[in-house]
Amino acid sequence: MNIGEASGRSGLPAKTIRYYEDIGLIRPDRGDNGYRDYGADDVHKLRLLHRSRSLGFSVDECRQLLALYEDKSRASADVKEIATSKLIEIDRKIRELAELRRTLEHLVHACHGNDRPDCPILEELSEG
Amino acid sequence: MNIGEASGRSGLPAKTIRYYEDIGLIRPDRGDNGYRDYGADDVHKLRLLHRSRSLGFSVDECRQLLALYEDKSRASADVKEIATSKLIEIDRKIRELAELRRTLEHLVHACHGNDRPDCPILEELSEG
DNA sequence: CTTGACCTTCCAGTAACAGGAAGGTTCATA
DNA sequence: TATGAACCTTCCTGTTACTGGAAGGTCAAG
Repeated sequence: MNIGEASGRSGLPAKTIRYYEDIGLIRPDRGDNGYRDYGADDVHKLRLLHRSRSLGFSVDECRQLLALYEDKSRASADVKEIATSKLIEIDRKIRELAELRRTLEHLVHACHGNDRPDCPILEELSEG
Repeated sequence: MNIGEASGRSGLPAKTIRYYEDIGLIRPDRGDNGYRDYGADDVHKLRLLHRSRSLGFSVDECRQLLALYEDKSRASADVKEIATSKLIEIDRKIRELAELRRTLEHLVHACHGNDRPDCPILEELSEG
């Protein structure tokens, strides 16, 4: 498929997809006309990139995640180590998002429009 | 407190804190010596920034989150609207992280070192 | 055979920092 | 009191991860 369709399926702008190729994250085939040609597997990688980038992983971390996905043999110890550290970081992010959610929910529901300085969420934030 | 302590308490590098001041996210006092002087409230804002940035929110989105935190009156409809849309996005991020986690866990545990092409996670990824 | 929607490369600009120089401040210690 | 380490300041440049736009080739439809 062409880059436009790969873009539509992965959610990434075509510009970004070309950039990811520039920095060596993906290597699509080329047709006789010079057009990039993406397969289903490429789209999966692009989706993984899209998702993990939007969740606060750096491009370099995404490169590691991609390596995990690509490494069919998953045997070496360092691969496992990377995966494990990523799992820990994901768990941390989930916890932080949950906390952020709780904070925001308080801001919306618990303090409904009045100015009382004893608003529970503000006190909670003041502890940290 | 000085920027060094604010950095230590918030987790943000001093460089980044100064940058956030440049773009108008925080406005610390200044001492007679010209040093920035941060209060407890500033540290809370910095922490909010640190956290939400690392979770994939843009600086502009962080500015909105900060506005929610700063708006003591939380009365206007648009403030509620912003908060609600942020809540939805947070929920989406949590779901995506959970899915990423599941994927990674499969890669680590379910496909332990062999090359069989029927690895469950690869098939799962191929559906999308 | 042209028009519009694709695609290509290349170059410049932006966002969100990070590094480092050059210099002022503070504080413990000799 | 001085000297050195560890702070702080501004300013300027560099990096990362894109984003926009120009100039031009390709393709499918009318």
